[in-house]
Amino acid sequence: MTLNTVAVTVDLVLLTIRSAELQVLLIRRAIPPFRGAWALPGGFVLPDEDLDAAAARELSEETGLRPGYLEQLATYGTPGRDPRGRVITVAYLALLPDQPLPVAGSDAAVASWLPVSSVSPASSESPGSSGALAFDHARILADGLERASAKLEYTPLATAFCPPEFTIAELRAVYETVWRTRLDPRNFHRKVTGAESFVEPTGATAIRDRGRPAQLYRRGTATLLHPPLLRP
Amino acid sequence: MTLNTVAVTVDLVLLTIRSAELQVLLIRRAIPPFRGAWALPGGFVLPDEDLDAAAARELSEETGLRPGYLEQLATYGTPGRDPRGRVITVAYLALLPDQPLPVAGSDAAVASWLPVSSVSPASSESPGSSGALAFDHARILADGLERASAKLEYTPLATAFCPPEFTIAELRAVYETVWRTRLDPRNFHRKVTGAESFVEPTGATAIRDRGRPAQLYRRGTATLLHPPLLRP
DNA sequence: ACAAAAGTGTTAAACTTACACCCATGG
DNA sequence: CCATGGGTGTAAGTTTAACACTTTTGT
Repeated sequence: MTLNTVAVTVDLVLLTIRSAELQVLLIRRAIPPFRGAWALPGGFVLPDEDLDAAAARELSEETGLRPGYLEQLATYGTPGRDPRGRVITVAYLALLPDQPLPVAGSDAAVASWLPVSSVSPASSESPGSSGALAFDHARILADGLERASAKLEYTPLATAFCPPEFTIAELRAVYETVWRTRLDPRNFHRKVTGAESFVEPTGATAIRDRGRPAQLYRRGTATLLHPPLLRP
Repeated sequence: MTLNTVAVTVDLVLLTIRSAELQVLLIRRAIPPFRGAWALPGGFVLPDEDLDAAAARELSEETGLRPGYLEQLATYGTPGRDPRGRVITVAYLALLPDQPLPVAGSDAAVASWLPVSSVSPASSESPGSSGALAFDHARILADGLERASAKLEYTPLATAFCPPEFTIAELRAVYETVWRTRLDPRNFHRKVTGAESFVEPTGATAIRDRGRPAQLYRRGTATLLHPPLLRP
C-alpha cells in the first residue's frame, strides 16, 4: 500500500464565530493513527471528482451547512505527514455564519466547534480539548487563520461570517474577533459604509440589544475593498 | 492506467524580466498530447519527495538557474485536464533575475523565454509563438501573474527579479513592467528608501546609461512592506 | 554647455484618528 | 429620565501626489 501510490485528500479549515469567539470545526478521530485526537474534517477525492467539488461535498457531508465562502488554501504533501503512506492533501478554507450543527453528520464521527484559541497555540486545557491536532493539521489551521485575517483587510470576506442581513456592529464584531483587536465603532461605520459596494442597506432596522435600532445591510457586489480596512 | 491511480506533478510559472518585458519560461512539447504546443515546465513528484523539493528540483533541472523566490501557487485537479488520465498538479511561482539560460537543460526539450504579452491573452502571433498553451496552463499562468502583481504591493518580492545589487531605477522598472504602468521616479525613490528594511544601500554607485551615478542597494530583511506600494 | 538621469524639497489634497456630540430605544 | 448602543461632525495629524529644483555624469 506504500508503493508509488499517492492518495489525494481534501481537508477543510471551517471557521465560524460563535459566542463571540472564532471557532473551528474539528472531528475526534475514532481510529488510528492519532486515535482520540482532534483533526480537520476531510476525505478522499473521488476518482472522477474536481478538487473544489470534493471540498464542497465534504463540507456538506460533515456539516450539512451552506458555506458563506469556500476557497483553496494550499496543498500539503511532505512525505511522512500521514504514517499510513503517501497522502497529499489539498486544504480548503471555508467561512460560515453561526448556524446550529444539524445533528451528527451522515459521514464521520463526532464533529464539534472548538475555539481556535483553545487548540491553536498548543493550548493547555479546555473542556473536551485534548492536546495537539492530528497529522500536520495545526500547521494547516494556522495557515487558514492567517489567510482569513489577511483577506478581511482587502476583501469583503467578513460578510461570509454574517447571516444574509446584518448590522454594522455585527460586521465589526467579526473583525474584532478574527483580529483580536478593538476597533472604533464610529470610524468603522464610516469606512464600511464608505467603501465601494461593500454593503448595501436593506432599509429595515433591527434592535439587537439595548439602544437605538441599527440599519440592516446585506453583502454588496464588491470583490475587493476600496479602500481596504487595515489591521491597526 | 486510468483506474483509481492519481499522478501528482509540479508545474512551474517561472517569471523574469528581459528586454524590459515580463517573460515566462515555456517548453515546446515534443510528444502528444498537445505536441508542438508551449507548456509550463514541470514533472512528476518522486515517490518520497516533498512538494517544495520537487519544485526546486524541476527548476534546477530545467534551467540550472538559481531562483530569487519560489512559492506554492495553487493546485489544479479538474478531471480531464490531462487527456492521459487523472493528473493533479501543484503549481509553483518562481521569480528570477535576468540570467542567460545555461544551454539546453539536462532534462527536457527546447525551453525558451517568451513575453507573457505574446502568450497570455490568446495572442495572435509572435515569432515562435504558436497559439494557446497546453493543458490548463493558460489559467495557471494567469493565476501566477495575478499573484506576482499582488505581492509586489505588500512584500519586497520585486527584489527577486533583480541581481544582488541594483539601483532604485532598476527596481522601479520591475514594478513598471509587471504592473504595466508608469510610476513617478521621485516619489518611488522616496517610498522605497523610506519603507522599513525594504532595501539597504551598499555604499557603491553605478552608472547605468547617461546621467548621474545611482546608489546601489541590496535586499533588506523585511518580509512585509510598511507602508505598502499600491498600484495606481 | 547641454541632455539625461539621480535625488531632495515643498505644497496642496486626501485620508486617518480621536473624540465631541446628537439620536432612538428599553427600562 | 437615564443608560446604552447607533450614527454624524469635525479638527489635528499623517500620508500621498505632483512637480520645481539641484546634483552629477557623458557627449
